[in-house]
Order: sequence, then C-alpha cells, then structure tokens
Amino acid sequence: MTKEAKPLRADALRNRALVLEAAETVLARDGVAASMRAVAQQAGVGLGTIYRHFPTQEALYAAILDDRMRRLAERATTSYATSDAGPAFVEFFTDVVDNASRMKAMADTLGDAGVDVKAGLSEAGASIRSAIETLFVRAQQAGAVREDVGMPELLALLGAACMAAERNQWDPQLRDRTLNVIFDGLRPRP
Amino acid sequence: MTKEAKPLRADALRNRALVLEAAETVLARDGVAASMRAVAQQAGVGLGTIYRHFPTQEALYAAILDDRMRRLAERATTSYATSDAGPAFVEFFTDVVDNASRMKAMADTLGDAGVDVKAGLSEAGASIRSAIETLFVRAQQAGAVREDVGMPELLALLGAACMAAERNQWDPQLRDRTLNVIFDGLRPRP
Amino acid sequence: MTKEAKPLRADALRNRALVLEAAETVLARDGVAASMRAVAQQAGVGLGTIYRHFPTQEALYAAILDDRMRRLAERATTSYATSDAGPAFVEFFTDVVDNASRMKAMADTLGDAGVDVKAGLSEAGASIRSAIETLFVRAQQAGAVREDVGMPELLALLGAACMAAERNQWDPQLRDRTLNVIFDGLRPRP
Amino acid sequence: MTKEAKPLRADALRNRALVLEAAETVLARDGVAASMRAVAQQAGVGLGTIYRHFPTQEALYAAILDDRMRRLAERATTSYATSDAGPAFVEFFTDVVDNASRMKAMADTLGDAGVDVKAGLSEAGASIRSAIETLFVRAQQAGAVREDVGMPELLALLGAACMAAERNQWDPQLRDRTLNVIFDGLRPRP
DNA sequence: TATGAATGAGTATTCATTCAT
DNA sequence: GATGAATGAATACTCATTCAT
Repeated sequence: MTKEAKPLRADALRNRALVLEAAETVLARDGVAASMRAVAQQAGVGLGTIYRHFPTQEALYAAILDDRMRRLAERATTSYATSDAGPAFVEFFTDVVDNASRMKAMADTLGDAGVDVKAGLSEAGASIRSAIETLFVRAQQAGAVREDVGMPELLALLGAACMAAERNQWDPQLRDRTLNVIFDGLRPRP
Repeated sequence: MTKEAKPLRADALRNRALVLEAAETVLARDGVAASMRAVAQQAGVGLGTIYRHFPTQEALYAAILDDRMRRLAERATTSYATSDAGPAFVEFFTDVVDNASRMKAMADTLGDAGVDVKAGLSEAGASIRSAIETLFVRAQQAGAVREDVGMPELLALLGAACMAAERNQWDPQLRDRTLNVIFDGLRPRP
Repeated sequence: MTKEAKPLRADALRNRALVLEAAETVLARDGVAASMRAVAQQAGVGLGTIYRHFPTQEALYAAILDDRMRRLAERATTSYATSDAGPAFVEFFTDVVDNASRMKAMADTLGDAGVDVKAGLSEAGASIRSAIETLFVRAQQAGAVREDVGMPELLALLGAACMAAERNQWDPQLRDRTLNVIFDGLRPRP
Repeated sequence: MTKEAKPLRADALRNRALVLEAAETVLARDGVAASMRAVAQQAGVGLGTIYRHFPTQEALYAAILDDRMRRLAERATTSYATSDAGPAFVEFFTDVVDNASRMKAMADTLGDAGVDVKAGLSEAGASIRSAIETLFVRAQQAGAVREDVGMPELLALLGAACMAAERNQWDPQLRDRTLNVIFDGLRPRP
C-alpha cells in the first residue's frame, strides 16, 4: 500500500515534476505550436528525459490533465467542510472559474492536441467527478439546485465558464453577472 | 452594380465554394491536424487550386470564419420575421451554439497563427453583434428575458457555450439540456 | 527569301517582342527567382500567350540569348567600317564591356536557369562568333594581337570582363585600367 | 582554451563535415537546382541532420563559402613559403580561379537570397584579401609583376576570371590559356 | 487567338520519436 | 539514468505547364 510498483529515485521524481510544470508553461505560452523540444528546454532537461517519464507526447499531455484533475478534486473535497451545501456549491463553482485563468489553456490546448479528454477523465477524472458530484447532490438535497439538472449539464456549464473566463479574461464583475445567470438557471423554479 | 471588380469565371466560383465547403468538413473532422492536401482531396481539386483562391492556410480559415459569420448574421436577421420575440431569441442562440460545435479548432488555429480573430470578425462581426442585440432587446421588451441582464453577460454566455460546444463536441441532447439552464437563468423571475 | 515560313500577324509579332522585352526586365530584376507569371504580368499578356510563342521557359530564355547575340553581332559588323584593325578590335571589346551593365545579368542569369549556353550560341551565336572572329583575326593580321591566342580565350576574357563589369559596377577608370592589362596581355611580345 | 563553447560530439562533427562536402558536390553538379534532399542523400544522412547543423539552406551555403574562403586564405598564406614570389603569385591566382569553377551558382543563389555576400565574406574575406595583397606586393618587388598595376585592377581581374570560370565551367586548358593572357598583361614590359 | 484557372510534382522546413554516447 | 544527435514523415507553399473558356 505504501510501497509503489516503481519507487522512483528522488531525482527522477523531481525531473518528472519539472517536466510536468514546464509542459504546462510551454503549453500556455505556445498553444498548439508547443513542441517537445521546447518543453525540454523549459524544464532544463534533455529530450530523452521527457521520454523516460512519458512515452509519447500524448501521454505527457494526459498526465497534465490528470495532474489538474487531481488538484481540482482536492479543492472540491476541501469544500465539504463548509456547513451549508448551497453556498458551498456556488463557492466551489465560482472558485474554479475564478482560477481558470491560472489553469492556462487547459482543455483548450489539450483538446487541440488530439488528446481524448474523456479517456483522460476516466482515470483521475473519476475522483474529481465524484467530488463535484458530491457537492452538487448535496446542494440538490438541500433544495438549492433543481433536481432535473444532471452532471453532464453541470460539467458542460462549468467547463464553458472556465474556458470563456480564461480566454476572454472576464473581470470579476462580468464573471459574477454571468455566473449569476447560470446559478439562477440552476435554482429550483418555485 | 452590373460592374464587378472580378467577374470570376463560373467554374472558378464553383471551385472556391467547393474548397470552402471541403475545408469546413476537414476542419471538423481533423481539427488542427487538418492539412491543405486533405482539403484539396476532399474538395476534389488540385492543391494549387486552393492557393489560387486563398493565398495561405490562414486566409482560407479566415474566409471560413467570415463565411460563417455572414451566414449567421443572415440567419439572425431572418429571425426578425418570427412573430414571437422570445422563441426567436432562443432559436437563434441555439443555432449559433450548434454552429460553433462544428467549428472545431478553427478559431484556435487562427489565434495561434497570430491572426487577430476579433479584427477578422470586426467586419462581419459588427453586423452579427448588432443583429444579436436586436433579437435580445426585442426578447426583453416582449418580457421573455430579464431586464437586468446586459449584452456583456449575454455575449459571455454565448461565447462560453460556443467554445465549450466546439471544444467538447456537445451532442444535441447535451446542448439542449445545457442551454435550457442558461435560458432559465435568463427568464424573468416571477 | 523575303517570305517567312510563318508570316506572323502584326499583333502576334508585337506580343512576341513584348514578351521578350518583359522577360529581360524580369530576369534582371528577379534573377533566378524569375517566374513565367511575372513575365506575363510585366508584358501585360496572359500566361498562355507566352507559351504560344515559346513552348517552354528554356525556349524563352534561349530566345533572349539569341536576341542579345544578334544585337552584339550587329555591333561587331558595324566596327568593320573602322579602317584600323587594332583600334577597331580594342574599341569593340571596350564597347561591349562598357555596355555590359545594360545587358543585365545575361549569361549570369541564363546560366543559372540551366540553359545550355553553348547550344544557344550555336544558332545566332555562330554569326556573332564569326563577327568577333573577323575583328580579331584582322587585328592579328595587322600585328596588333598575338598570333598564339585563340578565340576560346578571347571569348572567355570578353565574357569575364562583361560579367565582372556588370556585377561589380566597374567605374570607367577601373574598367580602363583592367582592360589595359588584358590588352597588354593580348599584344605581341617584342 | 580547454573550454570550448560547444565541444560537439565526434560523430556530430563528422556529420557536419560530411554535409558540407556533400553540399559542395551537389552544388557543383546541380547548380541552383540543388535541393536539400539531394544534399542529404549525397551525404548519406537524414534531412534533419542537415538542419541540425545548418538552420537554413542559406546558412549551409554561407558555411560552404566561409569554409572555402578559409581554405583559400590558408593556401595563400602557405604560398608565402614558396621561395620565388612570381610563381607563388601565379600559382595562387590559378588556384583561386580553379576553385571558383567548382562554386557554380552558389554566390548567385546567395545574392538572390538577399544575403550580403560581401558581408559574409568580410570575416574570412578580410584575411584572404590581405593574404592576396601580400603575395601581390611580393611579386611586384621581385619584379615579376608590373609596378603600375594596383590591387583594384588585380581584384577586378581575379573576380572576373572567377565568375567566368564558375559560370561557363572553364576546363583546365581553357583556364590556363586565358590566365596566361592575363599573366602576360601583368608582367613588366621590357 | 488570348486568357488565366487548374494541376501536381517539387522545395524548404519542422518535430515527434529513437538510440548511440 | 540522462543526453542530444539523427531520422524521416509530414506540412505549407511555388511555379512550369496544360487546357477549358
């Protein structure tokens, strides 16, 4: 349980992290034009080192997605602590969108790269999906969200807001006004 | 009126249209991986023919965008005829998003290529913007849309939905369920 | 004798000349990058018209060479009138070099284009060659030029001087000082 | 001294040399029609290998020019050792022209490409110019060359001979017969 | 007859991936 | 393990030439 199949050496583990971080940076900077060589330079490692950790470019991109999902899931889980389910859900949703511009070009660039986003989701995505779902269902049970809205729509709305916020650089006011429309749409009809 | 700048031969005009259509198809199929050769094959013309009509790949993509904008603006204008302002607005909004889902990766590619998408849009874009505003205001006046929602939020929502639909390839059912939440959010509260 | 095999119509003849002139201009301007399309535009005729008169690009280039040869031959023949053979030869040689910069990029560009210069010479080149030879031999017979120098060297020297004069823009003083070395080298040793 | 900027692996260095040599061969064979692919095949390396060493075709050609200049300068300097100044000068002049005849179309291509050939030459070119001047002045002091001929004419003659030799592919015999005329012209008159 | 639209082979260049050092 | 040199398939684009209008 505590022992992994591959107890990577400390430096190897560090290199893996270096590459992942570099890849995010390069992806954000260069978009679809990002190249493995650029990632290697940004990470300060050799090209071969990347391939030691990620067999293909697609695997590297999938790992980035996985990494992001993991962080998102953590954030969601943390929100469980909040007592009131409705505000917890709204807060998490807003939080994610607000931070979207830091998660530069995520699904955006990854989608372009031909990565099967849905496949990527199935791994770490399962956990984040369930974390979000927990928040969502709790909000529904608390009567803060309509019962006839499902996870697919929710994720679609969340993704849409994130992409647009990042790409079009929504200012806080526009973000709030826009999300309010969505939250209103999610609220139960009297 | 009778004197055009370039009266363009009938077959040339036909080929231009063929190429545009083929490019849309290939772009939808291959995303950023779309190649000029693939477009030529899809169109059933030689590579050179594409370059006769569009000097660069970027120019071809910009032409598609322009074409689509033009058609969208036409559709918006046509919607004016619909007697009921509310449904006209909903129908048009849906139409635009539906359209976007087939524009996979195009705006991205253009963005990466350094093309100022907004600049490209400014021509046809100005007309489509005003067409949207007309539909929107009419819907508000008809009591189908809340008065406290402005064009900025509307465009943010439309943009977000378009991006997500395009990137994540929303199927018609997901699109409808998602847009329904937004439309509900836009509806006046009792 | 007076009746040619192809009594070209007046306009066709004019087009042929237009194309030739345009080709010289374009060749001088664009060097190896010269294209048939550019020639057509410069001439103000359609692409097809060029191909009506010259079956291939090489044929066009050969025609230019031919044209220039013809003009050179005329110039040489005119020099026959000069009474003194030695000065006539020197004058012609200098004259040709002096005017080389007007015959922009001749063998230079043509050579690049893959035209077989020697083949081109065999047609109209024969006449110019004989005209130059006449001047040369007369100068040798008059004792103004060494007997042990042949036409090949002479043409090599003439060509070299022309190319260098044109490319490096020899000023009159440099031209004279340089040609004087050559003329000295051609003079009989005492 | 012991610390180089790029210690370049042994095989990489070998490939660089292979490519340079192959490029010279192909350039001599195909002139402007030379292609990067042909160079790769001639060198027996992959296309990418050429681009690893020379970022563009132009850079490759410039490297050849530089390489040749360097070797020429060396040869000139080596000629100093020759006891007899006159023959040393003649030998070097011939050597340069001989070399030029194998440079078919290169300077041209460079010129067309917008490269300032003189600028490219300025590095290695400065040294070769001074090497030539040394040989020339020594020959004059030894009484093998006229005192009233200056460097400008000398360079003009050398340049002219190089261009013509390169363009018209002088064979060794023609080269010798032509240069003999020039050498005679440079010899002091009794 | 003149035109220029169409063609496609050919060119330089990039970049994911492999493998010798 | 790490490195970066080598590879070559793939891409955008050009241009001589043909042929329908």
